Amino acid sequence: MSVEIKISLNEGLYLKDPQDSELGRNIIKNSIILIEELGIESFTFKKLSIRINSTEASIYRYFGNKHILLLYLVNWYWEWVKYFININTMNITDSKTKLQIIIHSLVFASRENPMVEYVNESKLQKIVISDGMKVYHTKEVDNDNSKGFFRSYSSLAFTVSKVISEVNPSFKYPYALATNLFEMSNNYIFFAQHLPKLTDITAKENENEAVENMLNYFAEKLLA
Amino acid sequence: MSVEIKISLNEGLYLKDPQDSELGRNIIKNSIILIEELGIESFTFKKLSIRINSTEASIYRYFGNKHILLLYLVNWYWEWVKYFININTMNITDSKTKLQIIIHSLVFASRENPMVEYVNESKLQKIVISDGMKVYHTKEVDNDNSKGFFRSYSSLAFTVSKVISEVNPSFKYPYALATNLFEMSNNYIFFAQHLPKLTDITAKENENEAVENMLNYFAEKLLA
DNA sequence: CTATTATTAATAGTATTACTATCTTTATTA
DNA sequence: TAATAAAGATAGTAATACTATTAATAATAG
Repeated sequence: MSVEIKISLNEGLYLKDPQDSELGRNIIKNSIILIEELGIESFTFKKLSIRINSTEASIYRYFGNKHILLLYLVNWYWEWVKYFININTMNITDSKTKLQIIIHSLVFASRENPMVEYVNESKLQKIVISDGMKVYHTKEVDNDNSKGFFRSYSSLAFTVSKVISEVNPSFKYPYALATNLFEMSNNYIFFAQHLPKLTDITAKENENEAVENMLNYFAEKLLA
Repeated sequence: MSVEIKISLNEGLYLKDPQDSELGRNIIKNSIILIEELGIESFTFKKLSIRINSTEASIYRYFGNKHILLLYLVNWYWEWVKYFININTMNITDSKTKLQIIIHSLVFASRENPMVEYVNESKLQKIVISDGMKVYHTKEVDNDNSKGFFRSYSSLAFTVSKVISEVNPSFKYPYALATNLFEMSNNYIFFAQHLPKLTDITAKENENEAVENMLNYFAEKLLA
């Protein structure tokens, strides 16, 4: 017996739904492993096809190119974060506590129970941290946006902005704070590991916990 | 009569100093124009060589690859921002005012007097906004960092963190706030233009001014 | 004011990437 | 059992990211 969970993503993100076939799920599973390993720049459909004993042509039947595949994975990630934020804040009434849970979920997204067996959420989080912002920092951003390719992200921003406004209704930039929490969370996990001079996080502490503390400190001051 | 200003950048960023020759300055000038136009992904040395009536091989004598060239330009940008922050804050004693000038300089970097004729600072800022973070979001980040390729950025972060600590000595994360101001400044200029749903900036206002106001609002609350 | 040296241009070549096309085999379902 | 859809096998192309070599030109040193 297995619990089937299907994440619903914008249909423009694939040519053929990868969740519906063995090959499709294999593409998702192994693209996450390979992109995490090589980085998006060195990742190719050719390399992936060799890894899964398939062919480039077969992968192209699911995703038009690797940029779309990355968009697919990034959207998956934010859907998954949203899902966990929802169930974790469901029975919470205090807005401040809600925001703390949100921050915790952002930082420790990868530690929660895995949802589907073919997605390694820990590696997926690493991809989003390293390559996530590349999906919108392109010349096609307006076109991609018009197709709704950033909807998972902005829908989460909407949810979080509501909580922020609950904590402090007079705070002027609830959206910007929401998205900045997302960006900071990813950025400072990365900085703590690779460019510690850009943070105030000392090597001793657990990095993710340190980032969580920092985000709470920022949020508290901003919404005081 | 011309005032010669030479920006000094990490020597690992080029094979031959482009500031020292006509061809080198032409490479800088036109790479800025082309990268701004095409985005770093579609930019190639081939296209640049055609634009400047030279050859790929000649460009490769200055820069080992386009990633290094981008690093060179990004470092140039931060050196330039630092220079303006320095002269603008030179005679200011009040730390709060200093921070406001820093924020203004970050947002309006491109509007100040151009420093060297072959660098279009306005286009350079657009490149940094769109592609700047790609220089460190790579698998080679640790290696590049060990060579000092992010020194201009982190040295500016150091300067700004000092001012932040002057404003409020008990603020726990002066470095993180400094770098976050840099990132936010670039991010929200970009978001305001392309993904306005992720900000609270309305279409009516001047985008950069709106971003400046937002950064001041954040800084003030955080350092109160 | 030549001779030497450094710089740039011209040309060619290679492995890899990012696809597209076609055809055969295998699995599914009607 | 026939029809159809999915996947595999194979081939091919234009562009990219280089490296190498040789020729032309400019700078400079003796």
